[in-house]
Amino acid sequence: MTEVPARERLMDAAVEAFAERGFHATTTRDISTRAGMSPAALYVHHASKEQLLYEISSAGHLNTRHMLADAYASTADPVARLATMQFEFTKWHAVHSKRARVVQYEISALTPEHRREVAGHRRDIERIYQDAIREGADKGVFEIEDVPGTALALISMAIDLVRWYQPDGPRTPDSVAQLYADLALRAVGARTA
Amino acid sequence: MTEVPARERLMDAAVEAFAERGFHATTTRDISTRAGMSPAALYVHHASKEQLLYEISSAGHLNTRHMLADAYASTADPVARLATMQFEFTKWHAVHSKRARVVQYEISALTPEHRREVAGHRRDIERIYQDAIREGADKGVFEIEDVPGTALALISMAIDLVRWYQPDGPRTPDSVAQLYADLALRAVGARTA
DNA sequence: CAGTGTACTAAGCGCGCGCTTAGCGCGATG
DNA sequence: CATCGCGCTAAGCGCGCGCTTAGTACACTG
Repeated sequence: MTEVPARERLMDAAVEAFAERGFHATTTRDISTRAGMSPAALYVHHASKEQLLYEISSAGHLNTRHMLADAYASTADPVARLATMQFEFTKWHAVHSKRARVVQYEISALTPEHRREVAGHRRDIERIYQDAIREGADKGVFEIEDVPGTALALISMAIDLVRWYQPDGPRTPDSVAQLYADLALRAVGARTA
Repeated sequence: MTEVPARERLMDAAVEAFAERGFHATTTRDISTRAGMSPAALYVHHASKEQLLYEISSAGHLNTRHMLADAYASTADPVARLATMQFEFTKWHAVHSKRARVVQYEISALTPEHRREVAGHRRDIERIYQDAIREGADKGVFEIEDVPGTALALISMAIDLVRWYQPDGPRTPDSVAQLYADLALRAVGARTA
């Protein structure tokens, strides 16, 4: 029986609430009640409601960026590399669909400074996709006309999943991830081995 | 010099405000000020802030559903049909990117009844995509394993565009629409003529 | 068993929200 | 030129928000 610290219980409650109602429609009373505490408890552990969002958003962006960098570095084969990237990126959004909903859709609720920081992580993520696609094209393994545009389309598929994905629905994270990895390879015109 | 009715000026102002800040972060004072009126004027022409959102959302859903039905009916050739659908659907989201942002991302702010109605339109849209893909697969023109999953992926590409699309950026609605139509045909494994 | 630090709560402040009410200005009508 | 009604506004109500302050319960220490 491990005790979950109050600070984390509040973060988990905030993820749930932000994902269900959105940041602006969520009250600090809702978050603290979900965590089984009084309204004032939130301010013992976190500076503000926005700070709570920032912590969730920042951790999520660092997490996915790291994951993609690892997937990129895992092999030099463009086909396996892009497939792994799209598989992992999609799977993360399915497994952590609530967290991902907050990470992807509540950026505009951050303060300008926090928003700028997060925008940097997002550019990094785009660049990793672009590099993976461009390298495949340069090696003649992919057929691509618009590298940044194609990168955006692949990222969009995975991100938009959090708008409709239901954890208790028929699709498992692995099955969507496999489908989207296959679609990504088709979209880049990958030569089938 | 045509006079724009106050009712529509308020709707246009609401689209701008909802798209920039989101429904819950937008105040009725903000909307009426943008329309050049006093706060009370909003309630002369609209029953509530939610009703304003519903009108925007409903019109947008009917609009896109109709557009897709037309594109579906325009030809019996699966390849041309799906290309037209994805082109038009993508182009609409680029041309009306602010309106589309509200239509796609503020559904949870609707009343349960309005949300249910809009959900029906969304199911219709999914079904049109599924029909177009299934028919291509049945005729042996497409290679598809998961029809509903592939439909969701194509829809996601177009919808998620409103998260990043900038009207004054380098990409024109037609250029993104063309790219996404091509990617859609690749994703369904369309035989090139 | 008094003293102390930690983790939390009870109570509530001030603000800005969605929305209402009462009434005004003014062109159209007789 | 009195009357009416339409389109709009000035003023403000009551509520629930984010957040603060002052204090309490209690495990731990000597």
